[in-house]
Amino acid sequence: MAFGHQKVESRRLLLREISQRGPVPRIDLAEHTGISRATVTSVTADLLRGGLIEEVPRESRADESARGRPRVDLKIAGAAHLIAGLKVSNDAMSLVLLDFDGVDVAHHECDIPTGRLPPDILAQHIQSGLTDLAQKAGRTLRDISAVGVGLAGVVDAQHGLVYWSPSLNARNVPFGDVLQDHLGIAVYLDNDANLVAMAEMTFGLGKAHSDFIVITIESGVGMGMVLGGQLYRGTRGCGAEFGHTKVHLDGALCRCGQRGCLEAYIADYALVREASSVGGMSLTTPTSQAVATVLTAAKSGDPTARKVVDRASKMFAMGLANLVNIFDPELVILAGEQMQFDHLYADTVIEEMRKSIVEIDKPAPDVVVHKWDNLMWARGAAAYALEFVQDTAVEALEDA
Amino acid sequence: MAFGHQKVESRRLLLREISQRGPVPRIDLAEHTGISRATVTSVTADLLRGGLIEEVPRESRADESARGRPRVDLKIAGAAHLIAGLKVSNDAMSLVLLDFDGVDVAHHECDIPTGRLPPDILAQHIQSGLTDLAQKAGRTLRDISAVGVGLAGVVDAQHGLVYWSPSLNARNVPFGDVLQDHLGIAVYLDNDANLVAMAEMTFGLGKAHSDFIVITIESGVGMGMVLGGQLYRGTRGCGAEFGHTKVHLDGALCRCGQRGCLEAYIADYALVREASSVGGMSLTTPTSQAVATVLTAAKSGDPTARKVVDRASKMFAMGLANLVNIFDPELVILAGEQMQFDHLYADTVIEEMRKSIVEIDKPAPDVVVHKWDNLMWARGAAAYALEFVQDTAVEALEDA
DNA sequence: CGACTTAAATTCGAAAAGCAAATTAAATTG
DNA sequence: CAATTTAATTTGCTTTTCGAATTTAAGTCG
Repeated sequence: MAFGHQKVESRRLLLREISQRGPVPRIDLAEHTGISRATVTSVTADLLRGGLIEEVPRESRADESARGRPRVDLKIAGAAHLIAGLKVSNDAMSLVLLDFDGVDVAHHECDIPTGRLPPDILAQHIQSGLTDLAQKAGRTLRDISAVGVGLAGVVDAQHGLVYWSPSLNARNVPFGDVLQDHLGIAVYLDNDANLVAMAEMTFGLGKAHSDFIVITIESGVGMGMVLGGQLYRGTRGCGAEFGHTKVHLDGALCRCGQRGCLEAYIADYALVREASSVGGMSLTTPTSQAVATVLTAAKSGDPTARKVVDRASKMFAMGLANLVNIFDPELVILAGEQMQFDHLYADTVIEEMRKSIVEIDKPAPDVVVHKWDNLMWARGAAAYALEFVQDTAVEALEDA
Repeated sequence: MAFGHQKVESRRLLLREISQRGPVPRIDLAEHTGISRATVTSVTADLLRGGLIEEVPRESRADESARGRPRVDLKIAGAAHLIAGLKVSNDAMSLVLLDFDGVDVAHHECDIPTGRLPPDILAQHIQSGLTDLAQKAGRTLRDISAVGVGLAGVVDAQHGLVYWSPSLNARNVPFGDVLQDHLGIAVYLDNDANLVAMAEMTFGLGKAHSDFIVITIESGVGMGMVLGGQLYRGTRGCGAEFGHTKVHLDGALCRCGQRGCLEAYIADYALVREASSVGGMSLTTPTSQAVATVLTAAKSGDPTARKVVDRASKMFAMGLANLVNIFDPELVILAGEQMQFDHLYADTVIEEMRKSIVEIDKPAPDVVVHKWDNLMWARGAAAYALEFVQDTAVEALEDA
């Protein structure tokens, strides 16, 4: 597109390549990018000079001839920058600090007041969380180059605008700007559902794939899409509302106010509601405990609980099949932290789903379950910010 | 990406720009692409010399000062190439011949034997159709630079491989190669559902949008997606099976053998089946007539017919809402040739759909109905081939 | 152990591509 | 018809990249 910045462009390209392929020798960079060896040498020299990458000795491999001048691996210089990622949930915040190479440096969790908060109050909590996080790594807030923030709700990532979030007491808040002014650090805001996809793409199972879908189930149902190697966000910043996909005409009531949403069948509150109201089970108040009760009962053969859980499984399989029919991805990742929903991740669901997709003489997409800890959300947020820091760093490189 | 071809790259970029923006003066090209005026002059000189574009006098406009040296518009030179597009249906073939500027030069329709044909027989029919088409324009088959072919079924466009098609009596046919060998012309194969999206993107309502969805209803339900300005095809060449999206658990039987597919509620055969079996209407044999009967009855208030049609509408609205919830597109185009399905394109359906999407403080996507003639499929096929011809032509340009 | 082989990385001169500034071209205006 | 305005082109220069030759850092062999 814009010419006149060619050098920046090739620097960016090579930095990306190094970042994605981990330690890689120059000759492979030339091979993969189509840039000549001479140019690779000169551009990587710039990146080395700027401290963005570093040389590491390459351990010998069986499949490589040991003769000739040995290859020298290049990798991202971890020490170049610090990037924080954080996810705000209902009553807590989890934070992670990564180095420029994506390696965990520190992590931190802290409680925040439950419910909707005024934007500047939330910003203050985030600031204190980040300060603590930095301290754990023996650094200060000022050492952090950028912060990625994941928020539930409807978020326009491009403009840092929060249309609506369960964490904020106002609508249409330019929370990205608010936070940036507050912290004095570059802030990149995103919907938390996208973070999962981001984390899988950068660190997880999606690394090797260019088209995949990530589904998460916790109290709601989240989804992220990577299409053509890029996170797809939709045009209004509210794409991928998989949980509010309709699976039944005039069906069960969803907390979003509509009927027949997938979430209204498979989310925790839905299971509990159904088991108690229709099935007549008497359940304790906190939803998380009640869910456990229902699931345990189902496993031990209680017919009422079984019915509820079975239907949830079938609905989930149907929703999944619809996604696969529409996208035809290479891979579907079911990602979750608590395995209280493992019944939805079971082989029977996957089997059911496979039966509902259009058959052709090519294998159906892989469906894999990826259990992870709750820091993965924060890592996704950091990965999102990391991309921007990479670009900024490349642009800031001075010429020799 | 690949350097060492920079000149080709800027030629390609400018040719694309001219092709998309219609007649456009050099100064605007410089403005829009970020390429300097000097370079635009030199690159367009190459394109002119190669006969790919031409200068046309610019008519004066009210909003432009008439002073100074007048702008000279550049446009694609129509005469540079001929591109054919064709769509194979059950018992017929429609063909269109476009010039390099996308303008219709000739069109043609012909019958082919009904049902599944051996690949080489179908290739022969295509050859004869193309020969007739060329003749209508006073040209010969050899004058055609490339042919785009749309086939129903599951098609891997990239490899020209047909996994399965109702038009072929074999599976996994490399029909692209078969046809190319037969004709001696470059052949680009694609699924017919994608052609609709291609046509809308190149000639139709999608011109101004980068993310939209096109839905077609005839005997089946088709869908094409344009995401980020590009046709999205999925990874196995069978994405966008919107018609086999499930809208009801264990629902109506679809001709694909599964249950609860959207198609099983809204396609022509589904309406007729339901009206006759459940509703007790007695209907004549050809589906197309029977559909008309049902729809007419519904309009004149027949309660049975009404029920059938109403449910179809609701199911369609639900399927549409699911798409919007997942993709969050700018625009949804309902494209159709026969308006026998206009009840599904009615305002009530659109209204119903709007109620089922997640609400945020931004307007819902536009939903528009685009009626078109059956040549539009063939035009989409030609548009697909046209892109390749453009690229090939640019690469073939010799240096001064 | 030193000459030879192999393969990666670097250097160097040349070529390509693009740009800014200056110039030319083609129109209107007064 | 001279002045003005704006588009397009030309010119000379800079930046960027590449190919080929060279250097470097190993292993191998006699």
